[in-house]
Amino acid sequence: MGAGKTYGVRGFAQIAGVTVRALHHYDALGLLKPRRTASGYRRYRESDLERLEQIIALRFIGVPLKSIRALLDGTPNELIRALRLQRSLLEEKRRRLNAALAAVADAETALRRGEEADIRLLRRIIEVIEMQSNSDWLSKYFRDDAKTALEARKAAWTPELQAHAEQDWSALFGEIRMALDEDPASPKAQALVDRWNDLLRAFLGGDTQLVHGVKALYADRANWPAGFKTKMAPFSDERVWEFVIKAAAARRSQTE
Amino acid sequence: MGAGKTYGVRGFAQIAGVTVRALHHYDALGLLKPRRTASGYRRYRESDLERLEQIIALRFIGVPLKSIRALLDGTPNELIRALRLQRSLLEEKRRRLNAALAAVADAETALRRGEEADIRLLRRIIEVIEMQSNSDWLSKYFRDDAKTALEARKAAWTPELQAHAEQDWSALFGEIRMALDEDPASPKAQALVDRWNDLLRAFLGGDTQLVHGVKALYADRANWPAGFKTKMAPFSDERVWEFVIKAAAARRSQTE
DNA sequence: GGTTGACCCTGACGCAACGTCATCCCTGAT
DNA sequence: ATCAGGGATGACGTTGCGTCAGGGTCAACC
Repeated sequence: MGAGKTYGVRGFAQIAGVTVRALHHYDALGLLKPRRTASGYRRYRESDLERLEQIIALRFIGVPLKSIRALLDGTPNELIRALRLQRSLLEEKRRRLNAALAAVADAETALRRGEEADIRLLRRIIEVIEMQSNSDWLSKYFRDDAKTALEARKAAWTPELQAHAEQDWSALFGEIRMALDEDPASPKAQALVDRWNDLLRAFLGGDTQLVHGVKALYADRANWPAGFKTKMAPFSDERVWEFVIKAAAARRSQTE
Repeated sequence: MGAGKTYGVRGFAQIAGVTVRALHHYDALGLLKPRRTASGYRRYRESDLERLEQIIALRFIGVPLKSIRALLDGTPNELIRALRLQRSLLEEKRRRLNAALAAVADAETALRRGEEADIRLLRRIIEVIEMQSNSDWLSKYFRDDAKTALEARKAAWTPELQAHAEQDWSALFGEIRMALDEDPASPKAQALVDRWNDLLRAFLGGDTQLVHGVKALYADRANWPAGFKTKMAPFSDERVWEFVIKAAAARRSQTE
């Protein structure tokens, strides 16, 4: 006859990978109400396991329990809308998380280089980062079609990439500073420009509109906000930029 | 005489960019205790602003208010330790967030392709993703030195990159399937192999140890866990793999 | 029948960082 | 004296359970 295994809370919790308390909670919220024995004990069945796994799935992606209830009894369309909503919420969360991570990472390297082991440092860094994400001021250097590209790159920007990029640029800057006396037309100088362009392409994804924007941005460096200037301070050696410009010009005249 | 501006709660909250309630809260927690007028009104001074900004900075990176209190009165060393701790906490958070995002994104594309608009789909996807992050089983295919490289790549792995990579591979797979009748030694086939290798390098960062591991992984495909098989299903067309292998072999014999 | 474990039940408080009232007090202007 | 606009304190709400506390239930063993 219709046997069908049933489980007590403890066993059920174990096979589902949740705590007993969580099951109590879902029961209290009306999310998952098992049958009861005469004496009031909860008895879970296989079908309850299925529902519980769905609950866990939605919880995993951050849907609040209250909404889960509606979703589980709703139509597929509601599910689709919920997924869209969750994705944008998660993306927003990640933006903030990345900003925080970048701040911590920056502060740590700054501390390692021994620039005042103080909280004020952290505060300044966070200023910079918030300013970066409020990068409306940046938009005036980019044309509309380049802005969407810029947004796309910002979205895929992780602290690791950031740190990596900073290291690469920093190293290249150092090498160029060592080579300032070279002839901008020399092979060595040309090799440096090659690396410069490679980095720029890696950074901008080869989008020429973005390249134009960055050039405009650099040209107007006198009017940068203070926080951004601070951030760019390690790369503010004019001689390096001039050297790169001259070397690039030398290349063009050679190729002609 | 020692003037020094002071502010009422409202004004102070405004210039600091927090709510009045938050100031009350910090006061109650003993984090930021302003002076009081005779009648009990709070009066904030410039030095309070400085401290508040430090509080905000630490809160921004996710330090709990209780710990902030200790940090603000502590030594720089404590700050450094706190930063390290925060970073690992944030990284862990981000891992989970990325997993959730990947799940949602996968579910959305699957739904768009109309594969049962059901929550069970989401559950399966999450199974897969959790299995990916529990990727201990993967480690048997990689040597120890490759494992650290693998971890590094996992850390920088965002859902966007994931989605992008999947699209690239998916497109390439499709094209190869169209070209199965070509001669593996033909230029067209060789171009496809080039793209294949490019993607592989972009994916593995050119690490040859990782390449070996992936080869071992593919060779043992019969023993993959179910979840991973599901995930790999779109790329399970044996003919494509064979074609690539033959084309690569053809190249080697040509170059000889 | 009594006892012992092993389970199970229902409250109820706790946590983090405030948001949101509700109630009452101060202060300066009219 | 009155009134508007702040200010202060107290207390409950939020989210997803963890963690007791105080008591039932059940099957087995003596």
